[in-house]
Amino acid sequence: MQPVKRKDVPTRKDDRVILHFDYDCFYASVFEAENSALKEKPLAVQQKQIIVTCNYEARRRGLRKLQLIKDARHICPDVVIVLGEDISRFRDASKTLYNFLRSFSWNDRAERLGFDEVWLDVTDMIDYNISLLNSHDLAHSFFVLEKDDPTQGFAFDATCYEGPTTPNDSTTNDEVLTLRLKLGSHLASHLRNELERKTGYTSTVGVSTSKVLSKLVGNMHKPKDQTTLVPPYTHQDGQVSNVEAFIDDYEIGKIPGIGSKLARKLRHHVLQHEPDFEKGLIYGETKEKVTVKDLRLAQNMSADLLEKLLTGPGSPRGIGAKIWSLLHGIDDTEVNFAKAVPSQISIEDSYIRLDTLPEVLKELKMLSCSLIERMRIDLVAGEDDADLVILERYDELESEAKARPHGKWLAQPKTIRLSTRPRLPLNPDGTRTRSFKRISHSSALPSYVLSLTDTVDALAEKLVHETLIGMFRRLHPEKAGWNLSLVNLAVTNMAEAGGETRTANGRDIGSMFKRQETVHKEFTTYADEDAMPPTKSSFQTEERTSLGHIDQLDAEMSVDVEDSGWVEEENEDAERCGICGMSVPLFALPAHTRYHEVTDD
DNA sequence: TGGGGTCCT
DNA sequence: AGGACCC
Repeated sequence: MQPVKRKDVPTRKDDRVILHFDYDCFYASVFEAENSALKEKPLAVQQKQIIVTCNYEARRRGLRKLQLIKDARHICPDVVIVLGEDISRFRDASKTLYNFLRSFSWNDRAERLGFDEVWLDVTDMIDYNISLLNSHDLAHSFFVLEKDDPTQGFAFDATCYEGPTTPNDSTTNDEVLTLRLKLGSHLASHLRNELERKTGYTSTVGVSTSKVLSKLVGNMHKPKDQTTLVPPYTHQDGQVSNVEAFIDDYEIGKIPGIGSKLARKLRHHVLQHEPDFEKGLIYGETKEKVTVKDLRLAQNMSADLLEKLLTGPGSPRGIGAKIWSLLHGIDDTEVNFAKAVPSQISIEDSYIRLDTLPEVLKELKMLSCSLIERMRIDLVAGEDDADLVILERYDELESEAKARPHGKWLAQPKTIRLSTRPRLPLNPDGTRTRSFKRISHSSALPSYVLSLTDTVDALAEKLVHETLIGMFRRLHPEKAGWNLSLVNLAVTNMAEAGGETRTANGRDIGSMFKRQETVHKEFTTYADEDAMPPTKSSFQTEERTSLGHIDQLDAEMSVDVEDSGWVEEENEDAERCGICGMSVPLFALPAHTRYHEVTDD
C-alpha cells in the first residue's frame, strides 16, 4: 500500500502566547456602567430598528443580538431599550479599556478589533517569567508584571492551568508549550480580574498561540471566563492534535478570515450544488453545514486547489495558501503594534428616505460637526496632555486663557471622503432588492478644518459649502431622484507628526512610558454598588502617571504648529526651547527652562 | 439589519 | 474607488 502523501501541509510554529479579550456584551455594559440600576434588568441597545446587543439578563429571556425591535418587544415586553446610535460613549470606553490592557504589555503588541476585542502578544512576558521559575517549588510561583520592578506581580501555581481548558483531559509530551500556556492562563486570569476591579468591565478571554486560535477558543466559556487550548498542538503517537480536533467541527464561515463570499465558494465546491438558501437571499445560514474537516478532506484538496477555487478578479494573492493554513488551525499573522492614531475616522447615518438637497445639506452639516469633534478628540493631544499643562499656565498669565482650545494635532488627515449608499429602484414586480454597495469620492481635506481656534460649527459650515456640496454633486450628478439609505463622511490618509506609524521602533517601547503601579491608581475601585466607572476626565486628568507618559510621548511626536504651516496665526513673539524644542513665548522662557531643571533627570 | 473599523487590489 | 474582511 502506498503511504498517504501529505502534500504541503504547513508546519506549525507555536512559539508565541497570545491572549484574546472580548468584553462581555460591550454596548450594554457601557450603559450599565453609567447606571448600575440597569444591571438587574433585561437591557437592550437599539440602533435604528434593531437591537445591536443586549445584556445577559435579556438573553436569558430569549433576546439575541441583531434582532428587530418589534420582535424583541414581543418576546420580552419589559425589556429596557436604550438608544445607541451615537457611539461616542462606546468609543471612549473602548479606548479606556484598550489603554488599560495595553499598559500591561511589554512589547506593545496590542491590537483592537472593533470596539470590544483586543489581542495581546504576551510571549516576552511569559518567557521572562519562565526563566524566573523555581523548578523545586512551582506551586508557589510569582509572576512578574514589570521587568524593572520584581515586586510588581502576583502569586500563582505554575503546576496547573488557571480557569477552564479545552479539552479538559489531555496528555502531552510537549512540556515547554504546556508550561507557557499555563503561565498564559494565569496572566489572562489576572488581567481579567484587574480589568474588572479597576474599570468594572468583565471580559471573556482565549489563550493560545495565534490570533485565530485564541479568539475561537475564548468562545468556549462565554461570559466572564476564559479558556485555554491545551497541547498537544501537533499529532502525537498517531493521535489527532487538539488543534485539529478543536477546529475541525467549525463551520467554515465561522473561521475568522473566511467571510460570506469565500464561505459560499467553498461550500459550493464541497456540496457540488447551489446551497438552498442562495435563491434571492442575501443574508442567511445554510442548513447544509460544511465544516473545516469536510473541506480539508475533500477530494484532492490542497493549497493549489483552493487557490484555483478562490482566485478571481480582486482576490488577494496567496488566498489558497492562507485558507489551507487556516484549515489546519495555522495562523502566523502577528498581533499588530498599538497605533498612535487610527487610520481613518468616519461618521455615518442611515435613512429611511433622503432625497432632497436641503435635507442632504442638513445631514452633511450634522455629520461634519460630529466628524470634526471626533477628530479633535482622537487626533489632538488635549488640554490634559502633560506637556501642555505648562502652556496652560502661560495662558493664565496672558489672562485670556479659557476661550482658546489648545493642543496639537498628533496627525493631520490629508483626505476627506464622502460615501453614499443609493437605494436601488423598485423591481418590475414591486419588490426592492437591497443593496449595501457604496459609492464614494475623495478630496484633499482643506487645511482650515484643522483650526483649533474656530468653532466646530463654523468649520463644519464652511466645509459643507466649500467642499462637500461639490463632492456630493459629482457623486450624484442627477438633479434629483437619488434616494440615499446612508451617508458617510470620513477623514483618512493621516500624516503623523513623527512620520512613523507607531510610537517608535517597536521593541520595548512600552517600558519607556509604563509604570503599572501608577497607571492603575487612575481607575476607580469598584467596591460598592454605586461606584461609577472612571469617566474620561477622571481617567485622563487625575494624576500625571503612566498614561500621562504616553501623552508626553505623543506630544513629543506631535506636529509642530509653526513649522507645519497649516495653522495660520500662531504667536510670533515665541522662542524655541533649547532643551525640548517647544515653541515658548519669550517672557515665559525662563520659567520654562526652570521646568526642565526641576523635572529632567 | 447598525455604525463603525482594517487591509488589499 | 471599491471590495473583502472584522466587530
